[in-house]
Amino acid sequence: MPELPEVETIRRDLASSIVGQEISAVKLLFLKTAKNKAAFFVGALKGHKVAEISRTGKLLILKIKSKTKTEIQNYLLIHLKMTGQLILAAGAKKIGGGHSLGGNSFADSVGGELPNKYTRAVIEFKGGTKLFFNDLRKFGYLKIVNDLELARILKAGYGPEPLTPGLSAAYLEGKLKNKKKNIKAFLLDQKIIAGLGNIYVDEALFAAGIKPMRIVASLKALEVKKLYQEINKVIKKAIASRGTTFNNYVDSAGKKGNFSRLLKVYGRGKLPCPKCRQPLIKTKLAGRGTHYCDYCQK
DNA sequence: GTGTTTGTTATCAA
DNA sequence: CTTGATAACAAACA
Repeated sequence: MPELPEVETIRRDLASSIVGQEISAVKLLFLKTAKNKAAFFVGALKGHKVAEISRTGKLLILKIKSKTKTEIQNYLLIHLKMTGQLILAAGAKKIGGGHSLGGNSFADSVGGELPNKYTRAVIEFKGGTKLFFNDLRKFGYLKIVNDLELARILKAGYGPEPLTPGLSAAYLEGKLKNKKKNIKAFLLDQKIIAGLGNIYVDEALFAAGIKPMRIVASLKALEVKKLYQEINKVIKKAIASRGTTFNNYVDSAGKKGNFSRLLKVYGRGKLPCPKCRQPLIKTKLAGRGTHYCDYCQK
């Protein structure tokens, strides 16, 4: 389940390896993964260079360099949804006389040849580097949009991000005023905060000592401030750990995230609460598995 | 065969 | 009209 820290980890890795590189071929192994018509999708990428890579929430945005001044500015959007992976395989290195040793880092860390049965698309670069888009459940997508469409998507669907000035305790106070939603659903809403998902919402609420089913309008100013601080803290730590691998998240080298062992409540079922040792509770809220401590969270 | 997993959207109800 | 809650999607595993 890639959330902000996982997508940011991938963004940083890709930025250092494919920015400036020219796309030589695009292969679609599952047509519906590309949200545009195949011919248009391939045409918009092939022969173009990657200008830069950014991210909004869980959405990865590759700016595609236009070939001429009049050519429209395109972006490749990549959303991993639940099970998407982006794996880079370096091109065969020319080493005099030697055989190619470990050219595929994915095989080294996870063990598997690429493409595999879940590979939905492959983007190949001139130097031989290949970017594999794997997605077991086919929820993820690739989509070419122009600058107008991108602006519209970002404006309509994404609120401020953690760790940016746009997200503040005051902003949250304004958003939750008079609202009757529970805080779990509130935090999962990308239009309110971009980038949080099920794992980090449960972790932030535990750290802030707030029960996930609390109605947002009932939160005291002090609780909102604490929540805001804990959201930033957990996201910052998770990025530093290169994300959380719970099911199948891996970075662009095929390696797992290190934050999993730092999780306090997510995926811990009825294990003792790390603070009070009472058994944690797992229930369902906002249609999602929800983990919390009935004693530590008020 | 059943229930569970989640990011996002679609749909329905209040 | 707004808001909120829930189903649906997809596929694999216990």
